[in-house]
Amino acid sequence: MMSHLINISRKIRNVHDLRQLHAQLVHHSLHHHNHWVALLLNHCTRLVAASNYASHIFESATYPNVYVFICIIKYYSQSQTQSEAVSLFKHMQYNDIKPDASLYPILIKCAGKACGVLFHSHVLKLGYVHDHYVRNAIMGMYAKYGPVHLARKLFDEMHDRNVADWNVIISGYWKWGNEEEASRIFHMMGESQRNVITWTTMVTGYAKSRNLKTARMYFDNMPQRSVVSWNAMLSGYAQSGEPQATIRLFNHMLNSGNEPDQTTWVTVISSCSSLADDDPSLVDLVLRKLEKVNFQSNYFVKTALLDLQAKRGNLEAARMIFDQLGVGKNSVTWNAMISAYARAGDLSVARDLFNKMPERNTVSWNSMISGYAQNGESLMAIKLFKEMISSKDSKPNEVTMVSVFSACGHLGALDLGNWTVSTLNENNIKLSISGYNSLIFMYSRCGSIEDATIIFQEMETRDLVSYNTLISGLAAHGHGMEGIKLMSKMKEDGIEPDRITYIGILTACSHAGLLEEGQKVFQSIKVPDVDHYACMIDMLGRAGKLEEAMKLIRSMPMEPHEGIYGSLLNAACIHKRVELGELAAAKLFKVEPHNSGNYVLLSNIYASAGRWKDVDKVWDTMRKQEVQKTTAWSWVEHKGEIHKFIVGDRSPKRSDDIYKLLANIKVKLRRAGYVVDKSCVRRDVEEEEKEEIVGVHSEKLAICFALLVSDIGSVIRVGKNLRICLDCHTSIKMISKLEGRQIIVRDNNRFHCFSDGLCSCNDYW
DNA sequence: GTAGGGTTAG
Repeated sequence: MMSHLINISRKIRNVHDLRQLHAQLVHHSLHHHNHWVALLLNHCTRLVAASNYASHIFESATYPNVYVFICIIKYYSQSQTQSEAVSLFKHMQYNDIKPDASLYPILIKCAGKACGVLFHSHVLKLGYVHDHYVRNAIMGMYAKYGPVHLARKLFDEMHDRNVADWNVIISGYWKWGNEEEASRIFHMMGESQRNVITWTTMVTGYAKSRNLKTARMYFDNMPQRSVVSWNAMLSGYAQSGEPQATIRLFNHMLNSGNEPDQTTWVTVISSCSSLADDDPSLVDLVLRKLEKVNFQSNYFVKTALLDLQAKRGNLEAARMIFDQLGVGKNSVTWNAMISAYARAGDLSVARDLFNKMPERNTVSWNSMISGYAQNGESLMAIKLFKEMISSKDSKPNEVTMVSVFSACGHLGALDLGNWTVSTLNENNIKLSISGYNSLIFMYSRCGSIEDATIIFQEMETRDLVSYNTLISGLAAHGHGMEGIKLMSKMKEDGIEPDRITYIGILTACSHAGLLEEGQKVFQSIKVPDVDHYACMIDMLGRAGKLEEAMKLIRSMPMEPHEGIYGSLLNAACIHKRVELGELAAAKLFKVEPHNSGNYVLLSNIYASAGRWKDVDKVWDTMRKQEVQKTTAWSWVEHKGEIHKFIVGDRSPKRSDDIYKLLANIKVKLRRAGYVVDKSCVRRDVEEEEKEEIVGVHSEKLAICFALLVSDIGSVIRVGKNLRICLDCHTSIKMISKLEGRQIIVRDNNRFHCFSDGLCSCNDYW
C-alpha cells in the first residue's frame, strides 16, 4: 500500500493529481502524518495551488514538526500571502518548535523591514549568522530596505564571499540609485568570479536608469546569456518607450536560437500593445509567432494578451480571454477588461464590471474615472472621484488627479477644481511634470490664466507639454504677445516647438488681432501642417483680408480640409461676404453634411444681408438632410455644484427662481436705458438696432446672467460648436458695467473676459 | 535552498 502511494506522489503533474493523493491518504488515515503533510505542501508550492487548500492540508497535521512548518512557510512565502508566512512562524515559536537555520533565509526574504531586523537579532542569538544562506538573506534585506551601508558592512566583514554575495551588494546599490558604487564593485570582481547573474544585474541597472546604450554594451559583452538576460534588455527597451527596439531584439533572440519564456512574451506583447495603432502588421506577425509555439500561457501572458486584443480593437477576443480565465482572474485582469471597455467608450459595460469586481484597487478606480473623463462624461468622472475618496478602499494617486483635473477643466468649474487641488495634500499626492501640466490645463480652462501661469512658473522642470498647454491657454484668453514671448523662452530652455506649439501661437495671434506677428511665425515654420494653414485663414479672415485668405488657400501644397473652409465660412459671416460664404459652405456640405454649425452660419450670412428667402432655403435643406441641430446649452458652477441649462427647458430645480431673477434684471435694464427683447438685451442705439438677434443663444446666456447677478462669479460655459453672438456680447458688456464686476464667458475654446463694459478679447469685432 | 526579468490606469 505504501509503495502504491509513493508511486502516485511521484507522478503528480497538476492540482487534480494532488487532490487524488490527498483523498487516498484520508482513506488510509495517513493525512495526519507529518511526512505526508510536508510532501503534499511541497507539491502545493511547486504547483502554486490555491492557498486555502494548502492551509487545509497543514491543519490536518496533528503535531506539526519543524519540517511541516518549513513547508507551509515556504508555500506562503512564494504565494501572494507573505504576511501569513511570518504569522505562522510566530505560531511555531509559540509551540516551542526550534526553527533551524534553513528557515531564516525564506522568512527574511518575505518579511518586510521591521520583521527583517527582528530576524537579524534572532540569528545573532541563535548563532546562525555564519550560515551562507542566512547572512546572504540579511544582506539582501538591508540592500532592499536600506540602509544600504549596513549591507555593505556585512559584505566587507565576510572573508569567504561567494558570487551570490557580490551579486546582492551590486543589486543593492542599483536599487538605491548608486550607479558609481555598483559599477566599482562589479570591476572589483575578477573576470572569472562573475556569473551570468552578475552581468544581468548590470544590464538591469543601466536599463532601469534609462541608460540603454551602456545597458546594451554590457549585454553585448556578456560571456553567456540566459533567458533572464534577454528579458532584462527587452524590458529596458519596453520601459523606455521603445517598442520597436523591443521587437527588433526579440526577433534577434529568436533568430539566434533562444527559447522565450512567459516573461519574454509578457514584455513583447505589452510592447505590441503600444504599437497597435502605429504598426498593426508587425503586431500580427508577433501574434502568429505566439500561436505557432503554442505554449502554456500564465495569467501574466493572458492579461497582456487581453490588453493587446483590446488595443487593436478586438474587444470580443479580449472578452473571450477574460471569460476563459474563469475564477483565476485577479484585479489586474479585471482592470484590463474595464479599461478596454472604457477606452472603447462602452461605459455602461465598464461600470457594470467595475461594480461586480471582487476587489477594487487604485487602478480600477482610475480606469473608470478616466473612462468617464475621456468620453465627455466629466460630471460622472467627478462623482466617481468623490465616491473613491469616501469609499476608503483605495487612495487616489497622481493618475487619478490627472483625470479629475481634466474633467474640471472641461467643465470650467473653478470651485470644484480648487477643491480637487485641496485633496492633493490630504492624500499626500506628489505631482510629476504631467500632473502639473494637467493642473495648468485645468486652471486655464477654468478661466484663471493667472493661476495657470503661477503653476507653470513654480514648476522645477518643464517639458514640451507644459509650454504647449500654457501657450494654448494664453491663446484662448487672447494674450497673443505673451504667447509669443513664451515661445522664445521655450527655445532658450532648449525645447523645440512642435506643430501643437505653432497651432497655439497662431491661434493666440489670431484672437489678439496680431496679424503681422502671426505671419512672421507662420513663415518661420519649416513644414507647415494643414492645421497651420487653417489658423492663417482664420487670422486673415478675422482681419478682413479675405482675398489674401483665398490666395493662401490656392497656394496650399496639400488638399484643404474642413478646418480651412470652416475658417473661411466664419470669416465670411463676420464680414458679411455672401458669395465667399456660399463657396465655403458648398465645400463643407459635401465633406460634413451633418454638421449643423455650417448651416447656421450660412443662414446667418443670408439673414444679415436681408435675404430671408435664402434663409428659409437653408433651413429647408437642413430638414431634408435630417440634420440635427445641436441643442443650445450652458452651465455655471455655483458653490462647487454644476448647473446645466438647456434652452427652453424649465425643469431644473432652480429654474423658477432663475426666471424670476431674469425678469428682475429686465426691469433693472430697462430702467438703465436698454432694450430687452426675447430675454436678450441690447443698447437702444440706432446702428446696433440693425443687428439681427439670434434668440437661442441669448436666452440661455440670459439664464446665466441671472445666476451671475445672484452673486455667483464664475465661468459661463457655452456648448460646443456654438458661438456667442454679437447681441450676447453687448448684453454681457452691459451687465459687467451695471454690476461693476468681472464676467468670464467661455465659448468652446475661447475666453471672453468682461469688466466695466469692455471685453478683453477682440474676437469678432 | 542565496543573486537577475513580467501584466492593468494618464
